[in-house]
Amino acid sequence: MGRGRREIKRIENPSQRQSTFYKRRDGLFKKARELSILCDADLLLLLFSSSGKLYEYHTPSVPSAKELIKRYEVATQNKILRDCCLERNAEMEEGRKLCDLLESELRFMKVDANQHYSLPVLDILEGNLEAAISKVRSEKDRKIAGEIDHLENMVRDRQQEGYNLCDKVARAQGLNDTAVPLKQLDLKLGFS
Amino acid sequence: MGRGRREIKRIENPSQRQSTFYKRRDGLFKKARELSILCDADLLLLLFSSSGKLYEYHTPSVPSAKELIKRYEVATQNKILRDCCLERNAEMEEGRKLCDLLESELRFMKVDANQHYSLPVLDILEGNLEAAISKVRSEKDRKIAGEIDHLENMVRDRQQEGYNLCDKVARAQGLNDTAVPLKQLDLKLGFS
DNA sequence: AACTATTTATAAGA
DNA sequence: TTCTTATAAATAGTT
Repeated sequence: MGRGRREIKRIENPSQRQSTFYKRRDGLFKKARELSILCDADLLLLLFSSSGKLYEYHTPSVPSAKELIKRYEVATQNKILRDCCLERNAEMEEGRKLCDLLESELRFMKVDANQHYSLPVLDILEGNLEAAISKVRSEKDRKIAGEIDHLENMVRDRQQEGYNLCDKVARAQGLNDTAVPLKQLDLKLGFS
Repeated sequence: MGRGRREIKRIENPSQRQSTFYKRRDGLFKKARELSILCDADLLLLLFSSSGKLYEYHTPSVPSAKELIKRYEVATQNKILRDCCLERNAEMEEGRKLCDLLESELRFMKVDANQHYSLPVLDILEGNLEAAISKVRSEKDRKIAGEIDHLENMVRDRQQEGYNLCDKVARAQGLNDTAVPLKQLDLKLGFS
């Protein structure tokens, strides 16, 4: 370098440090530019002075520093993005798997008019649906029996209140075997 | 520089370009390091060779290039990382919605023993399952009618072959209203 | 910012 | 590659 070698350690004198910063910054940018031209390389140089001011250089052959940062992310196997998005990828993969599972289950539970099923598949479908419907019906029975029980207890416990629920109970008992819609039943029973 | 000044333009000879690349890359990194130490500056240097290989240098005072890219983004309002995360968020949101949709559809198609359904929900379930099962049954009927038709045609067309399919047809026709499993029917009809 | 004594970088050759 | 070395370039200290 100049008159006497300077040791490579922080320059404590601020004005001297500032002066050196400008000179070496210009030198570095020049070297960067020469390297990129001579060797057909792309580069990005981000430089923050000790006061936090940003100086940047990127090869003119790429439109912006942004492009180079993206290339950097690709080259490093998305290390930067991975930190931020790896969890999300895992989540998404899990979500996708769940979706596939649900879709295939669903495909067996209902008949899509656009799809053509073979007889064995239709047979399986029918069996699944029958099993499901019998489950639904037994659950309904269980629920209604529970409601009746509850109402009967209320009747016994609150007879002194002069509040007679027998009429409602009778109606509810009847409904299990009739065609009265369940939504109406629910309203009559006073449950939601 | 060396023996005679080199013009700053792309070096066409590949091995010479490669050699110059290494030398100047090392020089640039050295200068970068010296500047950062002497002037207490932080810097990031991303260098892509013409073959696409990445070389990077960042000041050891910051833990990673990521930090410097973030500082760059703050300084320039250039939200590269955010954009990418946002895209992924949107993708995920869409996936989640699809999942929810499928899940709710499925919830209405089958009864999960662990879940407790209210009576109106059970009623809707029952209705959906009944609709599905009647679709499956009509599709089965249509399929079987088609198979019978096909077999009858075969009988007419191939009577001269001495190959009588009447027995099979008769059996198939009977099966639609009996309890014979469809898988067995399929085997008898010779279709898969 | 300009100068210049020196050190450093490096092109070409081995 | 790596080393050598002649020479160009960078730059520290100074003005």
